Amino acid sequence: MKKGLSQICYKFFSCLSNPTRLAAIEKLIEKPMSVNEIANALGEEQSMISHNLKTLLECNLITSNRLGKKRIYSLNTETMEALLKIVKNHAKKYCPKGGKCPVKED
Amino acid sequence: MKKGLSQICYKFFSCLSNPTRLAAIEKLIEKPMSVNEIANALGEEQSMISHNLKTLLECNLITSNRLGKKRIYSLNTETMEALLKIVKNHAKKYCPKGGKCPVKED
DNA sequence: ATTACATATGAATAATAATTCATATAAAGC
DNA sequence: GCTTTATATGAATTATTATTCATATGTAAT
Repeated sequence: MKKGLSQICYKFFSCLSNPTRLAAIEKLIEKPMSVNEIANALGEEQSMISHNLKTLLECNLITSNRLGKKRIYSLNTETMEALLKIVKNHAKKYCPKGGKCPVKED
Repeated sequence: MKKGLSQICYKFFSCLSNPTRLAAIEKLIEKPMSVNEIANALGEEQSMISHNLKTLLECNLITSNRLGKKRIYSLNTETMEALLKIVKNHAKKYCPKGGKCPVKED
């Protein structure tokens, strides 16, 4: 593993580079939810969602607190909203059609 | 692949979740460089850097232009500076020691 | 048109990460 | 303490991504 930037950013971005975790984040934008709520909403297995939420927790991109038998997960909105704003802006600029982003050759 | 947020963000974050690419970006923060300059600076193989720069190009996180026999790569500073600012801020808040980020349990 | 230098590409291998499944732990009510 | 519900965990399998190596392409100078 390299030093500097890599060290700081690698885990952070790795955490976000997974469709299941991004889908979970998308759900958590709506409201805090339990594991099963997310799993049902996404049509995925409970244990898979649990594994992935753990990854997000370790990056501090979500937080959790227990509520009876359930555990409620909440989005770290401070970081995530700022982040999504940038990504959406980047996408709007470079991938206007949503699908493939053309690369301009010069 | 899931829709929505995932669709937009997945490639973007995947592109950034690789130590070699992050190290290359770190070099490009200093100044625009050719493939060999980056490869030498990082002590990596030319073809590996070339492959990774291609990935960054496809995400529009860098641009390139030819200069004689060389091809000079430049950072998309607009997106990257904003992005790094957020990540650094997040790291400062949650991983003050730089190493492992503690997860607070509640 | 041949050579040297710079970069790119494809395909194989190696490395890493994700998902699944079986099972363990935790909380709450009876 | 037993049962039910909710979540977590570990290990095996599967899938994805990176790297390497050999080679091809592109540019410029002689």
